[in-house]
Amino acid sequence: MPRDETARRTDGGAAVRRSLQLMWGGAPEPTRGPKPGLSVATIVRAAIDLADAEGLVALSMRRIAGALGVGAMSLYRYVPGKSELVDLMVDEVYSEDIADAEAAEGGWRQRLEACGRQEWALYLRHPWMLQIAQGRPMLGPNSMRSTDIALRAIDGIGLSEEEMLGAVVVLSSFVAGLAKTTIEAMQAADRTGISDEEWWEIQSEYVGPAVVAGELPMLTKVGEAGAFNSMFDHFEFGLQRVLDGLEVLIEHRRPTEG
Amino acid sequence: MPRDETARRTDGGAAVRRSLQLMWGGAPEPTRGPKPGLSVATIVRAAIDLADAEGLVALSMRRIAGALGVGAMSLYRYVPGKSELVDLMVDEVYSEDIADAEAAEGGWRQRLEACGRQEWALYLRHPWMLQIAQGRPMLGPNSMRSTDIALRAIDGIGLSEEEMLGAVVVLSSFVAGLAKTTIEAMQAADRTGISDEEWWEIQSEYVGPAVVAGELPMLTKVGEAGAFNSMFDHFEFGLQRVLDGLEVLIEHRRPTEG
DNA sequence: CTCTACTGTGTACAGCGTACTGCTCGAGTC
DNA sequence: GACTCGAGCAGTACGCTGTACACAGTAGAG
Repeated sequence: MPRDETARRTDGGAAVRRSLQLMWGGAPEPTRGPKPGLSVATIVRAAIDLADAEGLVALSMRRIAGALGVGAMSLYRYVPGKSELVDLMVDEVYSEDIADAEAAEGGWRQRLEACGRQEWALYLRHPWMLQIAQGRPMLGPNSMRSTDIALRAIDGIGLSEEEMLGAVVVLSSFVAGLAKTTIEAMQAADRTGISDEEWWEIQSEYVGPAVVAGELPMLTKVGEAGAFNSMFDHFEFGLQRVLDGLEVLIEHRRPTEG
Repeated sequence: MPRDETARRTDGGAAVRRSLQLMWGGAPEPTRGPKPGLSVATIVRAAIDLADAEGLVALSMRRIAGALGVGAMSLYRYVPGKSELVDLMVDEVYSEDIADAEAAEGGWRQRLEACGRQEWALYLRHPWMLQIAQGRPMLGPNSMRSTDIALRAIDGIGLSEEEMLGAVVVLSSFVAGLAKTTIEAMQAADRTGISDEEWWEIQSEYVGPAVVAGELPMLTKVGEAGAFNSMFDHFEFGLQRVLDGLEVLIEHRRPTEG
């Protein structure tokens, strides 16, 4: 991707426009020439399947084209480049849960909690989502709808627009942040072929001296209590803490403003 | 990196051992042969500087070697591979704030808040930290010390070991998650050469119809209130909400156990 | 001195994204 | 029906990547 950056810097937003056009479906379809054998949707689907199955590192234009039985360059008839394709993949993935999210019921906490859980499940289904260095927040229809639904959950309970947005941001930041480390830890075993037991054994070989020297008192204490290997669910714990934190604000607002 | 995955899968943890050895300083220094002109620390420093200045995409072994005035392959005399070098970079970065973190004073909330702020500043200083797909949680001395300090902030206030770990995890997950999107948004303007105003103008060109159709009621409402362009600090807001959430738990524990 | 462990480098390979070129197909126009 | 020309598709090539491998030069150990 040598020319990627310079190209992007000089094209004055043309690539951005093309991306948005593809996501929002504003592309005029041609009348002349042979019928296209592929479609943007087919390519995006194949790319998602490949990324799900083999990870982001395996996602190359040649591999995608191979899975579709065409040459690598054929993809460029449908998509401007790989980075735009990734934008499309991301927005497509967000569409998966929209129906469920729309159907959520209950109070603000219950509905926001459902949003958090859905986002969490989404990341577990598509781990590559967290590895992509998006570089820019390309807002497609599905990701925007998803955000809209989350905002709807906490509308009308006394929060300002800024606070509502902040609430959604803090929740999804937590979910994304935890998902990233969790998924990386899960994938570690597969990639290295080292089990968790072997892993900690090797680690302790080197960490040991520092522990003995008393330089890591809390990690030692927490480790000896078995907190690293327990079934404690960090997602559930954190989710409730974040919601508790929002509840404090909401309860504080209610009597004065709402 | 064609052989990266397979190599990792077959070496049975040798690469992991080498990484740990480098981080924890357990490598025996050789006596024979010419004195090494470089050192691991020099290489790591150069790599961090390069990544800070030009981003992760520019971080190639050839570029690092060039900055040090040596051939690309010379680096492999000090470091097993690029991924191990990145591990070292990460741990080195964690060392920057340890002195300050050790010095923090006050109650649990004040000290934990300081940890969150430091991590936030760290990500802003080294944006590439969030783009690396670590693949496995390589625990170096500095990252472990950093975690230890954070745990110390909430020790002895009635939380179980698991809850203490959970508290640190939820805070740093939030910080990392928000930092990732924030940094990406900041870098977007540089990379694309499109200002925020132009950006929203282009976006609204396509999003507009959906807004008019009433499909995004909340985003419309929030946008019209100016919440997207305001000076509202999502980090400060979220930080307080997370700490509030933890406080709820701690206050609830105190009378019964602490 | 020789031996040998060690540093540093050049070359080579497989793979990447994609610019460019050319071939072939087929609907629109006459 | 013939011609035109936009459009789909593929091949080649370029510059980039990480790094395996072979080899040259150096300096402490014996």
